Amino acid sequence: MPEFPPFAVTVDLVVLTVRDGALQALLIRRAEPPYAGRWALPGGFVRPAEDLPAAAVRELAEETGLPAGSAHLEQLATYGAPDRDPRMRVVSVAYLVLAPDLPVPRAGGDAADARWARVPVGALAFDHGRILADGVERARAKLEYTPLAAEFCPAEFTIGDLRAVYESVWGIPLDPRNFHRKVTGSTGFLEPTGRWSEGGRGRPAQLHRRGPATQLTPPMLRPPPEPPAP
Amino acid sequence: MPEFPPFAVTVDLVVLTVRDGALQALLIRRAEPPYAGRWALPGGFVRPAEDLPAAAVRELAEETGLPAGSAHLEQLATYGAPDRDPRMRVVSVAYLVLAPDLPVPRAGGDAADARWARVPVGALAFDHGRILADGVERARAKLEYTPLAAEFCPAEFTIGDLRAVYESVWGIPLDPRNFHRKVTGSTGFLEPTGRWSEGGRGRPAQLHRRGPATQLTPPMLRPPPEPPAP
DNA sequence: CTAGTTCTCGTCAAGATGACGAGATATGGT
DNA sequence: ACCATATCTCGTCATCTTGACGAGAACTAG
Repeated sequence: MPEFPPFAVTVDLVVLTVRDGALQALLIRRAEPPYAGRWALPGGFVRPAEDLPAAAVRELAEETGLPAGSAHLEQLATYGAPDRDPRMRVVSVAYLVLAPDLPVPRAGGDAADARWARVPVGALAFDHGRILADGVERARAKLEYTPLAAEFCPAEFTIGDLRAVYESVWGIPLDPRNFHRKVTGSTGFLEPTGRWSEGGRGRPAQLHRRGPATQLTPPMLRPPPEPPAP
Repeated sequence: MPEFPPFAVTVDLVVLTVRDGALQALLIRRAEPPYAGRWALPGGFVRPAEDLPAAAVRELAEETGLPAGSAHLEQLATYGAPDRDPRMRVVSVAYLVLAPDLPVPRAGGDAADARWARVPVGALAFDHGRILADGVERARAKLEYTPLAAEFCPAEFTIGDLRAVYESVWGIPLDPRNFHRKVTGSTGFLEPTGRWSEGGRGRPAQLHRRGPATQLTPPMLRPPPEPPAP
């Protein structure tokens, strides 16, 4: 068997939620060097016999207390610049997690602290700022052509809740009437439950749950950013 | 410094082109065990001080003779199941390469042979069948909302050439008149050169080159696959 | 010269979108 | 009780985009 150069392999997690009308990311404060005391993405080493998605689920539970299977998880990208970790050669597989509004996470594992931070966040350890930016852009793009926005909502939600997700993630207001027409007209996106919201302001709204669709056809496009005026 | 489990890290390449009116992938025949004699994706170990995209470019040149910078290259996904290589624990970062029609590649490095194969191809070594399928699906999806189809074409090409790319990658016929209207109406997709094609059948067509656009707004959607009749 | 092929420009109906009106039904303040 | 306000839901209308297709222009093959 030929020799091969040994690498450390880690998973890093971009965990996004919508809280208080804003897109927020889960950060942990590092307890150990390098970057001790700095904010970073949750993550850690992959174990010798562990699959990559399993490592992501385990780190999510260990460092934040979020249970497995409670959120959407997908691979984001892999980051392996030779100098990204001063200790050794590390290749990090980043995962994107979209979660409904959850209680404030508990710190655990190597984390001295954990919190939700509104994006954009300040400077992070390692290349985690870039990883987070890539995750946010992936989430923004996926809202256009998948029903993934519902992953930010609880099991039952109103169309207004769903619109608030789009507005928070995209950072722009949407017309409530056109949004209602679009999502109710996309087969498989939403299923009405027959129940109604209570206690909110204004007229009660029908509650919906996620439908079986995996694609939005046609997609719901963001208004393209306008070129600066000359 | 804590101990960490050592992994081998490789890059695998999904190199796609359009030849003879069909989407084709670059395969190499393995010279060494495991899977000696079987067809596989080109790839190899990442060197200790080498960045991941650099390793992808190097392997592309070594194993196939394709020069650097001659094609679009992007990261596809990372595959790291514990048993995907019988020798050791390997994490493989797959890259997607979209190339214009190039001469038949030469074998090199660990490859006993190299050839273009129409997709879908037969069984491949390791989990390369899955990786290739993921790469093909990524390419098909990206044609919808990016001008990436032009990466399959030479520097100057006709709109008919471009339509042939879409038809080959998607495997369906498209209406020439609607396609012409769509691509000429997408600002930044194509730039006319003022020159004209020669020697083909039918009326000569104007030659175009790639424009500066990076997105297609609105996208050119594939007709959604129809559900089987009941 | 004729048949066949391909490019390019038009036409028309159907569908999707953006802008906005308006009634229904809740809450909260006076 | 009454009114202002907020939100949900359904409609209207002009505009844009798409799919289906007609038709002439400009070439090659025989």
